[in-house]
Amino acid sequence: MLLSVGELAKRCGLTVRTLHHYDAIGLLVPSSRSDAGYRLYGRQDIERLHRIQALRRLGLSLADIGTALSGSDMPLTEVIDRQLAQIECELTQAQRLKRQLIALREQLVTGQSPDLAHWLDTLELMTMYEKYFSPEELQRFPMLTQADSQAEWVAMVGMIQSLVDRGTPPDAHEAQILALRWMTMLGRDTGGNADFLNRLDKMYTQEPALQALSRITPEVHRFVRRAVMEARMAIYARYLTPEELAFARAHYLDQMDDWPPLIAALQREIAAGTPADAPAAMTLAQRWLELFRGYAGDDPATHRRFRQAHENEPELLAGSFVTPALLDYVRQIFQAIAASRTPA
Amino acid sequence: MLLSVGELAKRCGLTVRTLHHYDAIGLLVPSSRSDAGYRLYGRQDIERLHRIQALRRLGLSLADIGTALSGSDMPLTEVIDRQLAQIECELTQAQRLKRQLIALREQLVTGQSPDLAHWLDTLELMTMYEKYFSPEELQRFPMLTQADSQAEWVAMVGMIQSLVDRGTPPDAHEAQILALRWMTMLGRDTGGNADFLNRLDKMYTQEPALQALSRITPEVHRFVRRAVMEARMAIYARYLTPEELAFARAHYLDQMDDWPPLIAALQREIAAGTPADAPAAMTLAQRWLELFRGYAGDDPATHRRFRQAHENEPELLAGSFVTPALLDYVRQIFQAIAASRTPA
DNA sequence: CCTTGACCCTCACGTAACGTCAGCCCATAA
DNA sequence: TTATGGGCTGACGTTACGTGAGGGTCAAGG
Repeated sequence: MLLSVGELAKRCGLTVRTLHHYDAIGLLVPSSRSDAGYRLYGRQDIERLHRIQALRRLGLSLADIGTALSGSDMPLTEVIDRQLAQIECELTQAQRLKRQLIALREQLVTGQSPDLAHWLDTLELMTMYEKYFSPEELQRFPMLTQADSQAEWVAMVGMIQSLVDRGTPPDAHEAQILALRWMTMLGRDTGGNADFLNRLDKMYTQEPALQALSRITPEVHRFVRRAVMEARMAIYARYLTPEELAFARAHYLDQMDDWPPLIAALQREIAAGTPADAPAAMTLAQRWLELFRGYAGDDPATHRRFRQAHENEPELLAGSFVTPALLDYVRQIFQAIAASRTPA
Repeated sequence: MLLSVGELAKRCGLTVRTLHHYDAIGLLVPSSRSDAGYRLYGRQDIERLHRIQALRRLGLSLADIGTALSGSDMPLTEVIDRQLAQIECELTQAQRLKRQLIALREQLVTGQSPDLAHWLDTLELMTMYEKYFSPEELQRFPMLTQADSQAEWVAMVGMIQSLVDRGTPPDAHEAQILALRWMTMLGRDTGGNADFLNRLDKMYTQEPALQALSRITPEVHRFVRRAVMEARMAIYARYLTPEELAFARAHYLDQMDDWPPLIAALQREIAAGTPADAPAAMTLAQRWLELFRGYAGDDPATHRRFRQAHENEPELLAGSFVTPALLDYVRQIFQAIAASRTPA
């Protein structure tokens, strides 16, 4: 019942070289040799090889198999759990990759971006997005996965750029219209999630290459900001005194970038079910007031006029990520603050 | 805008060594060097690196990335499809592994087989089964995945072995009972699929190690065969003449192993919806008759008595993988044969 | 001017699990 | 006797880097 390497290899579906290797590293040393030096494998050897193969199929390394079979009492559950964790990780990776590959092939097949360069750009974009957003988030992110949304953004950026090129001022009517559409698209494609918006911003500031890829230059970005401001100011103009309007216009941009983080924080509290009289909520409301005063000043009469404007002009919230529900929550907090002050 | 290796590495989340490597293999050669020989990466280099990273995330090898970026018009769809096929393969592999690991951990946790040796045996069994059965088939295979079924088989084999050890004759009543239970369990655990049974047989003959692992020695196997025969003969005895019974007993075992392949073939035809008058079906029926005549002889009167026995004793089909539906199909074929003969 | 610490350079070996020769030995059958 | 089909050892190749060794470079501080 002694087998030569070739015979054993054939019976076990391995190559001779593999058995040589196992011999060399001491994992499976044939128990005897012929006079001519041929390896001869006995029953024990074959049994050991079967176990080796079994453990190999679990993905264990040859070294691990060696220690496992050397009788060392390594806890089996640990080995299994380790392998399981490993495989779990590989599985999610592979699934991510598969989704991505399918999306890319989709792009190729639908005839979008037939040239290598543009295709690579898209790919690059995707990998960047993956650095900042989780797979689940990306799945709800139409900008990348859906070619039409992507095309829409390309067109939008192109239009803004052409406005900039032609020297159109940000307070031109068409600029305001476009900028508001920009913000609305942002709201739509982020699902109204201000946190997404923040991370998008972070990504754009941290990845210079992104600007080249998306054609969203800082210039374009600034233009949109200003045009959005002008659009809102045009509405406020119908409610404020010229002095108030001038003050607002002078300070609106200063803290414009501070709103999204605040809104995101409020969205988190709402999602968490934080009551309006919780300290965390109150702190946020304080911040809200602070930002508001930044361009509205401190006069309660002015504040009333701003409120009036917001009550009559829902368009002021277009693309601001502020929903009526969120406004309501903020109002509740202010009431809670007032209530807590009165008795004191 | 020139970056050193360290800076570029930090910005892209790579190691310096990796960039050195890319330089060495010509994948990303910095466009310039400082006087001291420091690598200096320019805008173009950074762009190229981004693309390299993007393609890497798709799982492409560095060599493939090199050719892809060298402007050679390698069809992109082909690359993607290749990667997709690859990942698909890996995915199924990983899923198989995961299932297996979970099953093994289950075994460990439920306290079954606390010792390494037995655990390895189980593992070995699993890998062997995997060589002969597809993953889907194994999922419907309780013998391995369910510890209770496995224990049942161990007990069963033990009981048969003890009968053999005690020298119990195969026609002993207890032997017949056990053997029939054996066959019934086989039918249950293979889902009544005769093809499974065939492959099990093939596996047991081709894998000597399996006999040691399962304790199903050829001796045990032969004993079960004979005991099953004796059980059936005991029933036939009530219907046949002593001469007929003696003839049947003398020849029954000869072709006992030829029935499962035939039954499997019939099951396939039934599943395929082959009509009873198809040539393929007729050939199988001829084979059926041939096997039947092997132990029943050629006398129509004897055949009638066999039929009588089968009509009155459904137990004759216990563990035979022959269902009433299959019998009905065979009967239809015989009618078709008779019909095709009469007009001729 | 010298040192210190952070970078940078090249060279070269190591990794895991074998594949693939090369050069030579052994066995068996025509 | 020789052709053919194993088998033996030794050694290099594969992938995508990690990890030093041994030695320059640069900016800042003493």
